[in-house]
Amino acid sequence: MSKDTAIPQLLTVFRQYGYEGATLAKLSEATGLGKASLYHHFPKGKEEMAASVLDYLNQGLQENILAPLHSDRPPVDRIRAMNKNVDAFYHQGEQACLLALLSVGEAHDLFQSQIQQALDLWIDSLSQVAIEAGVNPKTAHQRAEDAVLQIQGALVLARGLNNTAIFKRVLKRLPEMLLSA
Amino acid sequence: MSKDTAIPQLLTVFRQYGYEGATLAKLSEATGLGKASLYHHFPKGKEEMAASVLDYLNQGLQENILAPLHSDRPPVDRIRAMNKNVDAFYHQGEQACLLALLSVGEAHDLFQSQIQQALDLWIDSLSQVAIEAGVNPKTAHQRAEDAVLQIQGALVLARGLNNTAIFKRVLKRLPEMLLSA
DNA sequence: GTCTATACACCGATAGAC
DNA sequence: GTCTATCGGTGTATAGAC
Repeated sequence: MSKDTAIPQLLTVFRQYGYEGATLAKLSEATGLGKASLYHHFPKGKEEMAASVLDYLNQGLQENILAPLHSDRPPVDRIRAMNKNVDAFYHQGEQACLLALLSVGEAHDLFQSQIQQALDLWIDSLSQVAIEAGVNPKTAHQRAEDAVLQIQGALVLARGLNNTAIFKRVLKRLPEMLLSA
Repeated sequence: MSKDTAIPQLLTVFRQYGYEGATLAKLSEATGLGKASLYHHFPKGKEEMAASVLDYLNQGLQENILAPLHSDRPPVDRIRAMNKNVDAFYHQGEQACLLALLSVGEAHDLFQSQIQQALDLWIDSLSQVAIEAGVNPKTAHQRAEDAVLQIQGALVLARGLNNTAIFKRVLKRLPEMLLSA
């Protein structure tokens, strides 16, 4: 069990329990590493684990979400490609967004800049696609904010209503919502 | 300091720190009551405090959000009346939604039915207004889900981006979004 | 009904053997 | 690099005086 293989498993714990709820016992069990071993890989402890998970997440955002948006295919295809990966990443709406969870409580102060940066990147990339599809820049930016907003809202409602249908509906209408004239 | 006056202050702690992050020390400080006094009012401890806060919240939902929706004024005025109270309740987007926070981790298992019930009530009331405005029932229900979804998403983004402008924009367009032909 | 004092488990974190 | 054992601190929860 190396550091790189541990991080995805740390992620699953953080996004199920949040920052305060993700205890070292849970993190240890999920990774199969003892607490002391976790401290070998992450000397600053839980805070460093969460920061590393956020870095890993940011990398996944770049590769699976943003890269498809910057391809040379038609705008609608790029949004669809993103959708496919978003759907997979959030497990069809069953899994929460770590960026939202780490905006709460003590974690908010620790990770706000990382979170803001990730959200801004996502919004800017979406906005760029809409602009290339002929939407005027100001409208494009608002639509891009709206797209991320609706994904986040859908994840909240999916958990609160115990029903992922809303998440699927949101993804389905994203291309039209972002690109329509 | 009675039980009823303590609950609003417990609410502020829970919705700032979440369930696991809301420690008895914080709850004690916020209410001005010692831990033992909190246990006098809430014998089952933190879980009962959160449940009572949820009940209080549900009552506020009924009085400040749902009641205006069921008035005999024109539909657009009812939505506007709701907006005004939603804006105040979430402090113009600065404060998180407890229903969303308690959908995470251990709290999810404890409070899911209360949360689902509150969200369903809100959605149904919004849907009813749209139906009375002439929107067909199926569309009305989807728009009502969308309205709550966008409020929740806006709250997530407001914290993540440290910017409440999005929340204000969402509220502003709600009447049109819900009621347009 | 509120307090001080305390019980006991678990928290994050570390020491040190291997 | 992983483990067992343990530290000090804090978590939830209680006892009992006032």
